[in-house]
Amino acid sequence: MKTKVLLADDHPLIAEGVQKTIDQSDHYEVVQVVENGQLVLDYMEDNQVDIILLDIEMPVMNGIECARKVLRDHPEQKIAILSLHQDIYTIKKVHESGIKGYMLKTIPPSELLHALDTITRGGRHFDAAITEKLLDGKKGKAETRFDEQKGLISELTERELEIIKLVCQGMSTKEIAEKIFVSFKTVDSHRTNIMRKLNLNNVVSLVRFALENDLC
Amino acid sequence: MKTKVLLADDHPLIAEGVQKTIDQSDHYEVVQVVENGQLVLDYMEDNQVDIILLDIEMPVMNGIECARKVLRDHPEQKIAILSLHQDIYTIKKVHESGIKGYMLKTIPPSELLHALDTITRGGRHFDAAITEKLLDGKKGKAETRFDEQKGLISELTERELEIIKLVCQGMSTKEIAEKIFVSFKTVDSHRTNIMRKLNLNNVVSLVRFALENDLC
DNA sequence: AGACGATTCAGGTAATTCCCCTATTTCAAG
DNA sequence: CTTGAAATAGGGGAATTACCTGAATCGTCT
Repeated sequence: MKTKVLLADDHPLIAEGVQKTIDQSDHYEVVQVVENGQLVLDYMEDNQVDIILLDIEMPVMNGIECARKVLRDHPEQKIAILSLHQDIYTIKKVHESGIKGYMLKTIPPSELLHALDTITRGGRHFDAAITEKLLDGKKGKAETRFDEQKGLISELTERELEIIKLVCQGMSTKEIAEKIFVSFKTVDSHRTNIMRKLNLNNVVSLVRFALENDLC
Repeated sequence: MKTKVLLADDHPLIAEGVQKTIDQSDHYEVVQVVENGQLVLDYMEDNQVDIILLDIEMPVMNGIECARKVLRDHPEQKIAILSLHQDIYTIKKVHESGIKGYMLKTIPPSELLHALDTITRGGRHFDAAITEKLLDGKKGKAETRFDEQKGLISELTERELEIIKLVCQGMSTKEIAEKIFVSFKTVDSHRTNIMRKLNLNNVVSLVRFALENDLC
């Protein structure tokens, strides 16, 4: 009796590779491959599997939304993400949705199988690259030269980082000024300087930059 | 020919348990057990091993300092930490010292062996509890008004969703208008309608709403 | 003492956002 | 055929953003 895996990925080539890896193992078998999150929900209505392996980017319904819905009906369902995304914002969303694993598609087959072992046993598994990313996102001064964005961030002053946080909360320049007890013009200057340092030209870019680099 | 492991731990009881686990495996053997970091350096002067497994808290010289010194003379040496510490500050220091793995002593034997596999192969392995810790250290989002938000989203038309995507990419109203071949005023109207439907009043809120609800 | 960076503030301007209104066309559903 | 939703487009105006130049203050480092 093998452990049943439901695989959801809209890229046939990748899905096939993953399926082959799993089917060749001793303890796992792919019982179904689907192309989007909605089909996972459909399948789960009439069937049950030991673990669901989800891609994030899929048409109709993405992996994270799908996981949330599955977990609402089956809170104990083991679900893992197998994706290419490795931005912090996505990782956080995955973590918050109660998913027990996050593997990148660059994972070696043997390690994928071991991750499945860990998760079916009730554990969690995160790709080392994810942890690496989280560590780099924090204010480490070591490897800044290799990443251009990291270099830009190091240009920012404490006050500027503070302003960025408040901007990301949706506050206007005036609101920020009142909040930190300085004049409108001071906050305005800070914003201009931030934009120049980060080579950005509107708030949206700033917010996305901040979210992706864990500045808020 | 088994893969050679050097084990450094000043607690004999723990060291013995780890040694037994490793020696019972097919591919690994502990060639030496030492009680502190200085003894690791001494051993490495005259010998070589495939991987060094270090405790952090040790007398004379701790694991992190030891790892730094070993890596100075042998930059390619595989080193992993096996510790009870899981505070973020320690984790960061370990990461910055170039160590390729961090496992907690609560790790199941099979997983420890697999971590050794990963690291000897040139990869990295971090305990899931470490990643969890890093994620929890960040501001957790409360997913409260989730269904309420879903209701608001269902009010949006296809065109409006399209506009949101483009806004989230940092495009201005004018740029969006040119991109989808409609007038500035049309896009402006859409934006106003979006804001009204979602009870928002600036782009930042819109972008955050969109990111949190997978609208882009 | 001087240099420098960080923070503060101001005047001014162009561009953009936000939001109120009206109005037309199209298209699908009742 | 009528109704209504959706997409289109415009006028107008208040608010905000983006960015420029210039300048005063304060602490730190040399």
